[in-house]
Amino acid sequence: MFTLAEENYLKAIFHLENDCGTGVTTNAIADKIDTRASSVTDMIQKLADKKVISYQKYKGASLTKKGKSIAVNIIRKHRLWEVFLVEKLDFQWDEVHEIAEQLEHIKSNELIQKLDSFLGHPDFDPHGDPIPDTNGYIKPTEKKLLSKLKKNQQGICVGVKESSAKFLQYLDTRKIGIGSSIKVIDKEDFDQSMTIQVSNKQFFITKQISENLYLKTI
Amino acid sequence: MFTLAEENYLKAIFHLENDCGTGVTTNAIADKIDTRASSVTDMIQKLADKKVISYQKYKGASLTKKGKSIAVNIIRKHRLWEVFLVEKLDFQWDEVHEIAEQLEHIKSNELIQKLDSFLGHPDFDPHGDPIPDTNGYIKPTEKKLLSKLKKNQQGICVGVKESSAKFLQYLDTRKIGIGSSIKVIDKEDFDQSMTIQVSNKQFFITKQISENLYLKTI
DNA sequence: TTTAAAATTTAGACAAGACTAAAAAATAAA
DNA sequence: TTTATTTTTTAGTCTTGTCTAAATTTTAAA
Repeated sequence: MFTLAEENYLKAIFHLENDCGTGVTTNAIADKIDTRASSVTDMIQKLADKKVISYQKYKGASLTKKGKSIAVNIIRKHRLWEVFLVEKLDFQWDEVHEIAEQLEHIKSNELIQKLDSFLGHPDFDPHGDPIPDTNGYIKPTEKKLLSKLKKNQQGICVGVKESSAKFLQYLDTRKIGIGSSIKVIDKEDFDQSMTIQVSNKQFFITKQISENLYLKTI
Repeated sequence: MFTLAEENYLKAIFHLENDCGTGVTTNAIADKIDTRASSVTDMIQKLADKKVISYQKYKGASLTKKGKSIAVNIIRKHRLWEVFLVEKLDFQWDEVHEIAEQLEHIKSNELIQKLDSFLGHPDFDPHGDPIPDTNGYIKPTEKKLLSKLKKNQQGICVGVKESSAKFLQYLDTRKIGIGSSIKVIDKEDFDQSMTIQVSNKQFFITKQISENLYLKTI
């Protein structure tokens, strides 16, 4: 059985490994979970003893099969709870992350299995992130960052990279959500800013926005 | 903000104070939460510093107004989650306690408020225990232990005192649940055992059973 | 390739919450 | 009322997970 702290480290390492490819550095983890590098070193040594990560001094860490399976299960729980909060309890998509951070640590396989049924076996959470299945399988989705699109290309918004409340609220003000159709009207080479069109309205967005929106191109 | 351990102590003290009336002894708490008396002493000193219990050395502890309000709120959360688990996720009434023990510590007032609405503001949990309202008010219910009834008296089962899985499963085998009509057919003075009738079937129960079933008499 | 900077690890400390063993206080028994 | 027993508290230790400060290793720069 893993403690709350251990689970959070595993989750952080999973996300970092997923985003940045290779082995995860001590500092990256420290940054992610807002702690000190020395604390991270302590913990990853413990996790290595428990065989959930492989780790060599000064070389960073990466999840073992076992570690990955634990991390994915936590993520599955997190995302299912987010669906519950939005679909059943009428939370907004920017309000659910913190609560799901707590709920994801509840221990009961039967609970998650029943929650999954109750929700009708959803495939995606409210931010468009895929929900791993019971075996930890995550359906690969072909999605592109809006920032990668060229002028006149378009797509359907299928997810967000950032899911901070502030960013999500920004999207709300612009009426952008999962399912929105977005077209690149103009793109500025100099600073990667864009003019985009969302349901007949055009507006201007910075690179910081376009790098955090995932589209499925059509 | 209170830690998980602190919350569990407050809850334990609340229940003990409720059951046994007056100030709660160190040993009683140790027993309830399965820990050592010395650990309890440490914790109740800390809780006294935080003004959630009043405590004098060697004299036991009792909740302050603030402490009681925290304890009741945890109990409210516990019981609402139990309703959720049984009503929405199809758990049996003997399966929900452990999971609710975890869920009761999730911190979010909005979550509980929304959960309460979602469940239709239930008044009782699956074991017949009243759910405190937002202000911590617990509606007083007139209920009697089955063991207090005399021959030929009858009532409706409104709750259980014990809610261990084993006891609840025993009741299931006898088709006794919340709402069951129970009549005392015969009562043995010697050992307080009874013959009771539940929906046309008669059977024999020991004192241990009758002391853990609450009825509303008619 | 040697030096400077950045990243990582070690050493030592601390808070929370538990424990054991021993001391002190309260209660029950003689 | 004195003695014995039980209850409670204190003192000291341990584990988990964190921290700071210092040492070490790696990487980047000159």
